[in-house]
Amino acid sequence: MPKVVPDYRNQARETITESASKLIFKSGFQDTGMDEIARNIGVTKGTLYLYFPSKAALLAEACRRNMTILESTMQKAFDGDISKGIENFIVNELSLPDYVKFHWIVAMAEINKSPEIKKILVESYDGYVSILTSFISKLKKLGLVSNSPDPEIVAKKLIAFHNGILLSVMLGESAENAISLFREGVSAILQAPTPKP
Amino acid sequence: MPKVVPDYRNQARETITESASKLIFKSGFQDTGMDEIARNIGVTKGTLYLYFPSKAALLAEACRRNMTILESTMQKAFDGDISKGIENFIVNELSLPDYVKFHWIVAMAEINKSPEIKKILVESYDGYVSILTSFISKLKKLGLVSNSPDPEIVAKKLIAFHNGILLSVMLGESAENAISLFREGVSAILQAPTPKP
Amino acid sequence: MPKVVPDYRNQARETITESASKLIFKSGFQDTGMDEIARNIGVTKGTLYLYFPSKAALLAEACRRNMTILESTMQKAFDGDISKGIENFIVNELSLPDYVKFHWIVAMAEINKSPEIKKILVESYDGYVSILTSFISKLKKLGLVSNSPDPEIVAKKLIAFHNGILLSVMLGESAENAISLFREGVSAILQAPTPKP
Amino acid sequence: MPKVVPDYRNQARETITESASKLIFKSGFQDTGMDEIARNIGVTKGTLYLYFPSKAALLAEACRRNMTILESTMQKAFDGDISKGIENFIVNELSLPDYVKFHWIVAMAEINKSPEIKKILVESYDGYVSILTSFISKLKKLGLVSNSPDPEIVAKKLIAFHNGILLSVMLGESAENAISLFREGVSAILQAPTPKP
DNA sequence: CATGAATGAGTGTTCATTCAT
DNA sequence: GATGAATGAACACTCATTCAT
Repeated sequence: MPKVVPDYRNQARETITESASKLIFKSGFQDTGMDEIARNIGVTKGTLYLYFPSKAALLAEACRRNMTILESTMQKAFDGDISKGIENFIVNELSLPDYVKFHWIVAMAEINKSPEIKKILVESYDGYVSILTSFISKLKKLGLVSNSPDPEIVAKKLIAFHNGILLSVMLGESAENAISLFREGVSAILQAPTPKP
Repeated sequence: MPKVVPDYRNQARETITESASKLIFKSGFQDTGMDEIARNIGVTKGTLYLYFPSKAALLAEACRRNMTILESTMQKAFDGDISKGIENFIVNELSLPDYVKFHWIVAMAEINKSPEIKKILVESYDGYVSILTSFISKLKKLGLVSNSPDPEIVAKKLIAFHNGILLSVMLGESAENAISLFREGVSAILQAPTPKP
Repeated sequence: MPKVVPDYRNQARETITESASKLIFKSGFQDTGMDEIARNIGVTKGTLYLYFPSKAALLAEACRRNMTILESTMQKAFDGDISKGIENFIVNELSLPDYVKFHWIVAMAEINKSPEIKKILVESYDGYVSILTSFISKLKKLGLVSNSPDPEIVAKKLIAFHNGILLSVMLGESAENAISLFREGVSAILQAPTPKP
Repeated sequence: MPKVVPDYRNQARETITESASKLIFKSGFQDTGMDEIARNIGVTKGTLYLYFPSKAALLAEACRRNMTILESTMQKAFDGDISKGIENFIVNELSLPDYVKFHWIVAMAEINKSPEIKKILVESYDGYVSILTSFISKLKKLGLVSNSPDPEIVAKKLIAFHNGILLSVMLGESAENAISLFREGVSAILQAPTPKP
């Protein structure tokens, strides 16, 4: 890694963030030491402070990074065969390593500790809602969804259901069960007749 | 706090557990010090060790306590007007203090670190599934549910959906929105036609 | 134990001291808790403070007690067959439980911490020297000792040798080896011709 | 303390070990805090953990260090005028600082609590026996020792006697007395006629 | 830019001692 | 006289952060 490369700093930040991501979402934020993050990429603790002002800032960055990755995973799943998009998404997701597929829950545990983390999570949630909303709209145009009045509401239901299924997996539900529960639930939510308020 | 009360020890344990619950939910398990838990109820750190052998044991107890509260909230909701049971449940739940209703999300973050916590959470999950399963069976007999083959599967879907909605609330969704999303989602899941595998 | 007995306090002190002795010389002073000493005789910690002002005072008393016992053991050994007195002593001693035969070493480790303990140990040493000196004098009159000029000097040599042998046992020397080494050494010391200064 | 010295770490370890030795001898192992050891050399507690993984490891190192010093004192004494070797040894030894010459008595008090300490002490004892045994063999060839059958047995007697004399010094015997007792005792042990079993 | 020695505030836990009952 | 709940100062050990080199 030649040190004269113009965006050397950015590359270094990226290397560090990736190391932090992996370790944090494997062992939790508190149980991941700066030492460990540094050793993992062959530098020393002090170096991290050349690129991040504090551990909290590094967590925030790692969090952002993971949310972005997840968002693009979502985008990709929905770019393919539209009628299979949602199912593809969870199937792919469940095959990811634990530290990726559950990072979200790990991050939630930090939500009350730092307004910055809260902001990142809330923004990510809004991002997912938005991506999914436009996907639902497409489905609706194709007649694959009941004439529910508001795609955003459907999107929020699906996201909630998805997150709940992930929790069930953490609590011991098998991947097959989870996928089958998810498929049926999604179908029920999408096909439900317009509710009468 | 009169020391001659016969079950003084139990009351003391309860006081400590409640204090721990509140603080742990607010700041997370690792960031809540024994000092803080003690000071919060006007005793010193050493006193806590008269009632709990370790911080981990105290966490476990707090966890169990909150799970029990949630379980009895569930039971109560289902004992009333059967057609309103599920909705009642979330309405009641959302009115519980944050540190009760969200505590278990915080606990989830510890699930990989402590087998005892994992056991408590898994058992609680199984307990919820079982309570809800028998409730669904009743609904089915009353014809309030589609002829879905397996009440347990319906129960698991509902629990996942419910948990996901709670996460949404943590992420900023308002209680009204949450209740309305929940009502519609539950109805969709209950009324869904038998899936064809 | 009727509490009106006039020297109830003395009996209680004795009971406590004995409990402390056993535990202290089994596990060491620091590793024996007041709780343990109390529980061992079926009372609670607070009770000990009715009879001793501090743990240090209790240690001192226990120390004194043990020294006295050892002194009388010595006296007894030397009251019997005079020509076998010294060997009898170590044979008997080595058959005692570790916590009795090594209590001396345990106490030595505390010698720098408390002037009171130092005083007790020094006085005990002087006591042993004195007992042994008069025993040597008797042996001398019987012609069983070389005409060494000073029984006290012989006594001090024997005590040093004896203590050293005990240390060897702690370091792994077997009891048989120890006894045989002791017997030969004692004989050498007793029979040595008067040294020429 | 220049930090660029090549074996800075070794020097630092040595500094710490010496500080620990002094304090442990003075106050005992349990009563010497890491804080105290650190403050004594002008660093903070945390620093000690850069060089030793635990207090027990530091004790072990201090123990080893002192044993080595004693061993080399012994070697040196025996390399000089052979007929004066043993006496030289105790004279030299008694001039060492208290925390070196008595340290191992303090260590004995830990012998039942730590297998590592026990190993160090036993190995040191065996080392002393071995050094002294070969010295006795030399003396024997020179005719300076009675024809006692086994130099190792003589060595063990001498070591026991020596250790006992050290204890006497701890109990208040003056250095002169100790040296004179030791000289006479050694002479008696070396010159003793072969015992008849 | 990178190091790694050093820090210092923090952690959970223990335990001799006190005192209201 | 005896209890046992409570204390508080101590402990070994950790770790994010700093800074001279």
